[in-house]
Amino acid sequence: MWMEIDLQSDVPIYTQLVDQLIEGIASEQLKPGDPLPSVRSLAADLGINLHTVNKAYQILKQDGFLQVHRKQGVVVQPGGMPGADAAFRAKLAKGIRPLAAEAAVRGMTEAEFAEQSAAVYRQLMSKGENAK
Amino acid sequence: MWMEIDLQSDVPIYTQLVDQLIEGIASEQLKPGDPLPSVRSLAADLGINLHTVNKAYQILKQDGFLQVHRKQGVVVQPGGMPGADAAFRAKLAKGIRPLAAEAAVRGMTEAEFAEQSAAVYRQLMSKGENAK
DNA sequence: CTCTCTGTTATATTCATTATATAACAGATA
DNA sequence: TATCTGTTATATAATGAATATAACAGAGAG
Repeated sequence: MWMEIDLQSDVPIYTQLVDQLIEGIASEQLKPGDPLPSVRSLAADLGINLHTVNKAYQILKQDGFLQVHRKQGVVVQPGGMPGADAAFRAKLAKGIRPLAAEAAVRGMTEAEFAEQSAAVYRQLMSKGENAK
Repeated sequence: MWMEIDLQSDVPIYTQLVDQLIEGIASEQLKPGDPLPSVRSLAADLGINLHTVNKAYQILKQDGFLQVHRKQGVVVQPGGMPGADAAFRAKLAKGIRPLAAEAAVRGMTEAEFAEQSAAVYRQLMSKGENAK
C-alpha cells in the first residue's frame, strides 16, 4: 500500500490516515469509485489496529468522502464530492488563523503568506500529475 | 483582561492562550516591551490553573516571542521578533497541507484557497487597526 | 531584615483521548 | 456452509491535559 504512518508523530494515527486519504483524492491518485482496502487488511499492512482504520473510514464516510457497501467494502465517493459549504469555510478559517498570525509576527506579508498557501496547494496537486 | 477561553473546545487551553497572544502581537494590540499579567493573576482572571498559563508562557518564551525577568514579570519580546526561518516554513507547510487538500477536494481552486488565506491574514491584522 | 511579589520546580491526582486486544453479530458471496 | 465484509460492544493500557498543593530562589518595598 502507498500509505505511510509515523508512530512517533504527535498527530493521531487515525488523523494521519484521514489526511492522507483526502490528499489522495485531491491529487486524483484516488478517483471516485476506486476501492479502498478493508479495515482489516489495511490495519495488517500498517501494523496497527483494525479500529484505528475504522475510525478514519467513519470520519471520511460522515463527511461524505467515502461510501460503504456491505461486502463490497469501502469506495471513494462516486457521486460527487461535498462542496465548500459554510461549515467547511469556518473550519478552514479557524485552521488558517493561528498560522497566519504567527506568519505575520515573523514578518511574512499578506502576499507572501498567500503565495505560501498557493504553493502548498500546488505541490499537493502535482503529486498525481500522471493520473495513475 | 481581553482574553477569552473556551473550556468546551477540543483545542487545549494552553494552546488557546498561545494562539491568542500571538494574534495580539500580530495585530499590534501587544507591542514589543508590553508587560503581560503574571501567571497567577491571569490564571485567576480566567478561572484556570497557574500551570496552564505557565505552560503557554514557556512555549512563547522558547520560541522567542516573550522575555522573562525575575520580579519584572513577563514582557513581549522587545528586541525584534524571530523571523520566518526554515523550521517555521516547514511547520507552516505542514499545517496548511491538510487544509489545502480538503479545500481542493471540495472544489476550491488554488486562487480561491490563496485568497481565503489572505482574507484571514487581513482580518487578523485589522483587529488592532487603531493601535490601542 | 522581613514581607510579598515574581517565575520556577516538583509531586500527585483526575480526566479524556488514543490505541490496543478480543469477541461477537449481520449481511453478502463463493 | 464457510468466509469475507463493516459494525458494535467491552475492556485495558498509555499518554496528554488540567488541576491542586507545596516549596524554592530572586527581587524589590516597607
